[in-house]
Amino acid sequence: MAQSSLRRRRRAAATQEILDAAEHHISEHGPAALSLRAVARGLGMTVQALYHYFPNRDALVTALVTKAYDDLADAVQAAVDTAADDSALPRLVVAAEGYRRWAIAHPERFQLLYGTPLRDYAAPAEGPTTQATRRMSSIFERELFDGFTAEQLAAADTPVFSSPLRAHLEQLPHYGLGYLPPPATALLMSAWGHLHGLVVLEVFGHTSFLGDRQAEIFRMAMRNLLEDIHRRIPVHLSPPHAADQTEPPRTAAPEPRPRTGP
Amino acid sequence: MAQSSLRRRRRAAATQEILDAAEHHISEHGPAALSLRAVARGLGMTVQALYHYFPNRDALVTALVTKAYDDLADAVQAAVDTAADDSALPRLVVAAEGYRRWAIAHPERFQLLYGTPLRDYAAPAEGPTTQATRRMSSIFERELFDGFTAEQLAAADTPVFSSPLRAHLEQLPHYGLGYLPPPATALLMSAWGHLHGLVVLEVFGHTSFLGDRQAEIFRMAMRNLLEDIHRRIPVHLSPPHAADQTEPPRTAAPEPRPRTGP
DNA sequence: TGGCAGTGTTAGATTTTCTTCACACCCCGC
DNA sequence: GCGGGGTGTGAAGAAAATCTAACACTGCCA
Repeated sequence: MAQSSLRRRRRAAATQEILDAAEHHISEHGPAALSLRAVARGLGMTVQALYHYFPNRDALVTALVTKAYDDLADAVQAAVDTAADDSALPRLVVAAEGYRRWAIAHPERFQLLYGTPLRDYAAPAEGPTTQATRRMSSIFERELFDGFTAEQLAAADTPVFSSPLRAHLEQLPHYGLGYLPPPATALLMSAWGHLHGLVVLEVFGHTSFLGDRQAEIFRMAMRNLLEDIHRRIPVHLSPPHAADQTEPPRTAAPEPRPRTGP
Repeated sequence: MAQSSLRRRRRAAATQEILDAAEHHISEHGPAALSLRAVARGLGMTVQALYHYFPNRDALVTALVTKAYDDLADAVQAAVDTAADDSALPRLVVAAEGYRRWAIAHPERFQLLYGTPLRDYAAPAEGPTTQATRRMSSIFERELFDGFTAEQLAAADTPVFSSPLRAHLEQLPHYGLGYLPPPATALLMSAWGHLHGLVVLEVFGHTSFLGDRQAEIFRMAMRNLLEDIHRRIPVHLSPPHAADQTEPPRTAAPEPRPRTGP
């Protein structure tokens, strides 16, 4: 069964080498320029050899996309992990900056994920790509809402939802901290859009006039985002009297968090 | 000079026809698939004829990009104009929804603007594209900050700026309502990112699991955005005592606004 | 009215891509 | 040690792209 003899290992190594070469090529010429021939050239091989590892171009692209999603999620996770005790910055901001940093460090791969879909390439609908996305989204979900109860989240101050929307959000599958009330789900989506939008604009060069200051603006936006969302979550439930309060309850104790791995 | 004889008119018509065909093709096969041959095929002409109108493919792309930026800005402007008196929805939300609606109505052209930059195509740095962007940005700027004085905006409640950032934002050219204090500029960028991010995620299919409800979530996010930003702007200046106030001062009178055209 | 510029066609040179087929080499397991 | 499958090369088919060159028709303008 596990016939991982030299042959098997060599194959794995070769596959890895091909993926590396493909990533390298993508990093230099963009995702749209990805072609099997180019990858083969970069490896000093002929095109046909690659067909022994990937049945066609789409399969290679799929592998690259999957890996990119995973790497991005890993980067966010790593950011949160390393700065676990640095309480100067809220962990959500740290996670967001991890997202941004990865995107800036790998702009072409980020394009591969969130740019124009590749010509004649349709991502496999329910593949492992969604898995990495869920992983990442549960990180943000946790850092955004940890310390609040479901009741508090359900009472978040948002415009009134239509009942179809409420129903729809209710029945979505939950991947993060168990159940997430509709208002919290909506706020999470809003936050993701905010975060993502700033990164996309920067990586795609639409805010280049801001130069280096983008990092600072991004941090400001994320701090405000966190503050604004927390401000919408009631501190106490029973008494509707909620005085405006700058600092929402932050869980100081590093409580055990749900496992995030696959 | 104005030798707009039949020849001139025919040329203009033909050029327009080419652009239309190109847009049509882009709308069906995406920006990446744009080729002179394809456009020519759509027109029932041969490729070479197009070279009499556009020196090369990039020139055609540039024209399309420019037009798309203009159309987007027009759509936002139109949205604001039509719903000028419908006070049910803040005008900023109306503008944002105009942005979103255009993007959804023309996803491929939106990709052309904000997706992966096209292969081997570099947008002309300081062309008319930036002009349309400025037009649009000044709309959002107005709807976001109209009714506040520069002093109020300068005192907006944001994390402390580093002096380089402050200096940088100070010296940026101002296109909208004259001078915009650094905190307001930063908030505007943040808002643009928020708006854009939600639209990008939706148009590129990353939030398809929300289905039709995205419109409602988007509206909620934009309402909150406006509220949150206004909450950061002090109502009165001299007395630091600022009670929390749900509704910031809104200019009821349709005051004359600065010209937004070229 | 005569020539020139604009507009279109046909031909062709050149490049790049994906993919399949047939053949050669060599490691691995039996 | 022997055979088969994994791994590579070479050749070739089929399609598409950009762009140049040479040539014909036609309306415009002097």
